[in-house]
Amino acid sequence: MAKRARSGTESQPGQPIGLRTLGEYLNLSPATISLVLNNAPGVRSIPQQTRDRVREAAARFDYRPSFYARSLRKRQSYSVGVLMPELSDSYATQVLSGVEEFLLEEGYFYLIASHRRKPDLIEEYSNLLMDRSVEGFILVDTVLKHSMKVPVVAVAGHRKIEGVTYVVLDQRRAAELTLRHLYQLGHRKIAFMRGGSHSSDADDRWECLMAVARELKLEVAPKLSVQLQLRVSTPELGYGPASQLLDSGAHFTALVCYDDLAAIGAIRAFMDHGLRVPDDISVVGFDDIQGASYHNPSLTTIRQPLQQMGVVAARILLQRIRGEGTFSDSVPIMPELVIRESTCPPSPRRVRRIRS
Amino acid sequence: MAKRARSGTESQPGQPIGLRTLGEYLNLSPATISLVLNNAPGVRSIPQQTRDRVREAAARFDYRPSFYARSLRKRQSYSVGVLMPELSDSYATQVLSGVEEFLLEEGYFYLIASHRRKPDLIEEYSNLLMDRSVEGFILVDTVLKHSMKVPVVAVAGHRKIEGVTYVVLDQRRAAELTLRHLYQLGHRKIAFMRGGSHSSDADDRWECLMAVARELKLEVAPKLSVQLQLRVSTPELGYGPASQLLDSGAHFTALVCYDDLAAIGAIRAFMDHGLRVPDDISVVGFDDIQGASYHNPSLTTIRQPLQQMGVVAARILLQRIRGEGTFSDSVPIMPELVIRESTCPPSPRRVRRIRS
DNA sequence: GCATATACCGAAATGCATTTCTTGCGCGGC
DNA sequence: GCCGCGCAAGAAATGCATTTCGGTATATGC
Repeated sequence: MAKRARSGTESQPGQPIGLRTLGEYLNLSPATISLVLNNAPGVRSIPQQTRDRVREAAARFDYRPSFYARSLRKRQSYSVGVLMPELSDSYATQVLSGVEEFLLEEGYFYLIASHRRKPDLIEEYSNLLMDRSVEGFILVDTVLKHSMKVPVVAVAGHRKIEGVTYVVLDQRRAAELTLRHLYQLGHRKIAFMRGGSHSSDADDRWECLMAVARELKLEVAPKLSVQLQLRVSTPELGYGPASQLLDSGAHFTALVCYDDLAAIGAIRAFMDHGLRVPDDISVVGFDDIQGASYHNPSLTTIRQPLQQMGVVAARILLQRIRGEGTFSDSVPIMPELVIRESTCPPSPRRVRRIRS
Repeated sequence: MAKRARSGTESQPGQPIGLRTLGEYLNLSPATISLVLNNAPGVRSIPQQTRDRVREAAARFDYRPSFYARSLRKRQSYSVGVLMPELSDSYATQVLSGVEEFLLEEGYFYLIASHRRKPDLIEEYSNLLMDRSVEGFILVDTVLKHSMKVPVVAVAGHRKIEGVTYVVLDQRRAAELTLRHLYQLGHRKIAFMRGGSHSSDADDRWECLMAVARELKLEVAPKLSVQLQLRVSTPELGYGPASQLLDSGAHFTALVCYDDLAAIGAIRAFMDHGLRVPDDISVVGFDDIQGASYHNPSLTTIRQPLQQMGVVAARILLQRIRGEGTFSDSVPIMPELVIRESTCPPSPRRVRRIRS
């Protein structure tokens, strides 16, 4: 014998309804309703009929708990902070895309702040986000200076900071894939484009490259290595350094770039100088960003499973937030060589003689 | 004669301090402190010396108000929601980059949800965001089905929904720039790639293009127009449709693409079919996304000032949230033609004869 | 029939900052 | 010497959900 709703008391589309109001309507206390709706342990003592009544009313009035009241009480915000260099950075957004995928499924949201690689902004934004009670941080290509009070998972970067879990690509393997590929094609004079010091993977990647080069007995002339300077996330990054390489007059048949963006810029520079890629110079990128496969020539590159890395980072962060599993300070990711159009064997007819 | 802090009571790095604790230390009530720290109107009656004392203590103990307690009380979240198709979408992230720039300056954060163009996800996420008390929404290339209880500003899209302010590109002008450019180069057989129905600018842009084509007396053969089908944000978008155009056997010397992504895909398709761009077919894109200028060939395209549009959208949203100014339902933005390498005059020697 | 158990639900504390309404005190005015 | 005004700051209500600790009936046991 279900009671009918008092006519006129129907769901008011105007104001959102609170637990108290709902309680008055149901002749129950807010406590009981909260218990039922959250399926809290204490709910066992509440008869099924009451539970149904509560749930039915909640649905009918479209009751939605105040997020802030709940967060205040439970000291949980169901939010994490994301620190990244730039939103228009293809690498970062692909990682972020994985992060989002996992987070939303778990009922979490994220707050992004992009710091354009300025250390003071990193500091400021991380404080701002802490103020908003984020439960953890995801760092994408972002260098932190000190540890945080909440769990942190970093994608890219290896500077060890206490309490940070790093999702890191096996740079050693990446270096092998890169150089062996070029070596097998026959390249012996290889130029390098090293990442800027503000980029968190730069040093590590460079050292691995050099180590593998030594093993392969590849000589790396100082003139054949340039470092990225710009702090932008556009191909312009690689244009200048590539031109510089050309201007130096040094001879080389292949270029290993810090990332795909730089590779695209470098290719443009070579073309502007009347050289063809890969016929005159082979170019290898890094990351396999969207667009790498549609570039002309399409990029031979070292693929990082970016989206997957984002998912992994988010998963680990939530585990740490929930205190599940054991802390590990690094999670390895395997790179993959993707061979496309920007590399080929060095063409003998174009080999410029070098003095010596 | 400032009192020294009781030694030992120094800023405890452990727990965040609350207004009450601070009050006990200062021998003042939380109320007074709140007044001072917020520079509330009632603060006039508090002597300068007390104010200084309060501020000094707040700084020393690194007092940070609980965001949730504050939001709960003030019914403000200083957050807005952003609905976009995909994080890896270059168009959307560039707009977003402008949105962020403005929002962060104003002390606002944003919560992103990407819906991959699925209407039910748009619905779900907008509810989730409302639950988190966002004070408004920014829509990027997102079609809303009904009006919201909070201010909404949309970038791209013209379906009129009550209460939504649209930041819209002047599509008519864009169409003129596109077609006049091709017309002046000498193109008369022009193919079109129309946007998918899920894309919010698609219809409007198409109609403007058709209107201008009529004025220029350009014949648009049905065989020369294809529609994008995929719901992805990669160049693959344009690859299939471009191939289809080629397979139809119809003759054309230029292609107008829905956007740069599709243009890049189309160029790849043409190249795979042994055609050269622009020598055999000129291609015009739309948006001028990052990467358009570094593509090979670089893209002739209609530039939308994406970042700027993001800034404008955010500014208007905050104005509306604050109740400043008057509501206007649309804000016009002017497009610009950027001529690069993907267009040139049709080459006579490659004109294929058509039957009839 | 009395006592203990059980089922059901409520009161109240809690989290923390904001804001209005008072209150206490001192001083100047008449 | 009494009244009133202004200054300084506190008390308390508010926003809303969560959660512990009990309390009131009804039911069961002996």
